[in-house]
Amino acid sequence: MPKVNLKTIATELGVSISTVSKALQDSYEISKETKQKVVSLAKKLNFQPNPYASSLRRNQTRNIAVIIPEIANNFFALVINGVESVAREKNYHVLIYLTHDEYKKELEFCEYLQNGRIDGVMMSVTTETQTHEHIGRLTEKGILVVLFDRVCHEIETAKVTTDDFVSSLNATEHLIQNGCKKIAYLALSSHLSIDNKRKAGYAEGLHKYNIPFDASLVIECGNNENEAHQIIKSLLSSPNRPDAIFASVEKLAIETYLVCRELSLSIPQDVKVICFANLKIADLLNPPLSTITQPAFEIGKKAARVLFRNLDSKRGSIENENIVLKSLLIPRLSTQKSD
Amino acid sequence: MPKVNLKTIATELGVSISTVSKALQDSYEISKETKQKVVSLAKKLNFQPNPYASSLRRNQTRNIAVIIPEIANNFFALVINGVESVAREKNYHVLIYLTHDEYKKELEFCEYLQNGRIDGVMMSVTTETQTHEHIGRLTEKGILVVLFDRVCHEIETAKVTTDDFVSSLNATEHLIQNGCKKIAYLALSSHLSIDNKRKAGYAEGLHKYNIPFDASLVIECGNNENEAHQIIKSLLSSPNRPDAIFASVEKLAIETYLVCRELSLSIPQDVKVICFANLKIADLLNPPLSTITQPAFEIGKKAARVLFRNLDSKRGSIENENIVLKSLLIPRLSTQKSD
DNA sequence: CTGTTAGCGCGTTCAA
DNA sequence: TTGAACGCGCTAACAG
Repeated sequence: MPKVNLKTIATELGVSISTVSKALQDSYEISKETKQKVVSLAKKLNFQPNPYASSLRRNQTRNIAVIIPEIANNFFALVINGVESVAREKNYHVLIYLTHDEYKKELEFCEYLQNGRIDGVMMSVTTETQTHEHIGRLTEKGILVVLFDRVCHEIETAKVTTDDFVSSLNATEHLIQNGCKKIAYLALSSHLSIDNKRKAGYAEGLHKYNIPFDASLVIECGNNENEAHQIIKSLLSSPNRPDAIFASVEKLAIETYLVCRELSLSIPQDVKVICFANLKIADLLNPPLSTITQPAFEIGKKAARVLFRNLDSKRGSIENENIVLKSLLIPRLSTQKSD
Repeated sequence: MPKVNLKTIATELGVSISTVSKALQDSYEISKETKQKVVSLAKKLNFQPNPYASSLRRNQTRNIAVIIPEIANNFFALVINGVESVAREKNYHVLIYLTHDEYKKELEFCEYLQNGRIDGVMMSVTTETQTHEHIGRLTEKGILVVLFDRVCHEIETAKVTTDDFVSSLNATEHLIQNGCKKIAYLALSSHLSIDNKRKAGYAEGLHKYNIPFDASLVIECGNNENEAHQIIKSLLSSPNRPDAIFASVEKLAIETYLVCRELSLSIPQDVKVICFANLKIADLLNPPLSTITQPAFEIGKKAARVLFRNLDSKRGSIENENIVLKSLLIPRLSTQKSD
């Protein structure tokens, strides 16, 4: 594996290194013939410039980091898919960092990534995240940050989210219109902006139909599967159980589904369920659940586009914009009714 | 954002850059006091060495690439999870490249990644991949390669796979023991090593019970959802349809499930189904499917460990080893029977 | 149009 | 024990 670099080509051709460099960049300073010679030899030797040597000079790595709570989750997997597709297009490279929904890890990554390994970061914060100084420290070092989905509104940077309030309002309305009077809201964490927006949409939905908001029906399930399962189980075991569940994330919907089976409650006869979900699950389950589907792939693409645009503009700071995409409500209850 | 580098510390302390460098590496050449001073100032200024400057000197980036067909797929998502967890532990960084199951893209990545952006590659080939020169070219450039799951056996490098033959044999046996006589095997592509091994296990299962192998029951569905759906539909619409389906991957199982619903065939009464799957689907579906679950997380971890071990040994080439992990068969037919 | 020079930030001789 | 000098591979200012 003989290394081939600019020097190899330069000496072989009897020209200087910088000539080769310029020729390969199609600089106007170099004659056609020289370019020809250089380019053809480069191709023959399969020369590829070392990206990190250029990085050092140009002060840009063309690497970006994606920091997310988890990957075995259809939403985030689809986001990465979107990010990667735009990255290929724009010649950026995608590094993955998983926080496993721990603030400690998120912090660690943010500190570490100030070292110049990457030019920018796209991230969704953990349910534990309550401060945002660690994110500020990144931007201070000139690392551009785009937040998506689970964002911190306090920090000034580009953000890509979905219409959580409106779609939750519609979802709640959907349940009410199908006769639900006692709707429980399964929450993840009150630190999470999206959770609060969804909760607010849910509350507004109740309000619209003059249903009093009952705080005891808002249930924080946390991000631990087993715990969540137990909490939902005790909720649905109660004699005066709710007649509907609004699951703020897919995982909680799945647990609800499992609990219903365990307790021999049938959906939607005994309990109606609506949830945020990106899995094909809604099609597969029997009966299918009503769902709110976020445009995960588009979120990834959009967030990446915003980041790359800002990086390429080389201003060293990021435009403070707020992009809101629309989620898709798939109401399966009415379909169910007509059966 | 004032950049802090070795020089910053050196001038501040009135020592030379190399002294600082050595002190931070805890070199024996530097006095305790100097080290103390350097380290504490470095901490105070939050100094972090530029990784790519070191790369250039040390000739290692500590970046690795993971090349996979898709990410919105529980198996690969779990693999990445495993890879990432080991990477964190070993201080490596994970770049993601998605081929979307196109050989053209795989080739492109392999050519590109010879440039020194990464030290090593972990990959699962596409269903279209029929040659392996592109992989050889990587190793020739000193890039270590570990193949996993969808491997090329022709190439000499480390490989991590599962016991596809045995688990498929067991799966087939499970179907036969539950009364199936006409088992269809849904294949992805005959270019794929795992597919062929699974098929061989299936054939061996039939053979063991003296059921003649019927080539017309081996159906290549390709990797396109819609096509696969049609193929399965016509298979199950036939008057003499098979009494069981062995789906070689999760996607095909899902399509089978959907087709059954479409045709009002009930599982497992009308058609028994077993499949390779990593989704929680088996628990959620009603009725649940029998599944073979590959230890995806462990595959990721194992493959990463092998890669990092070889990278750290700095031999410039990789040990040619074949690691085979065990899959887990969850036979739900017997459970079903006792209901 | 081409070459010389000077770094990017770091690690590593080799002298002092 | 420290520091000066060099080079990893590349780009860019400037001189010719």
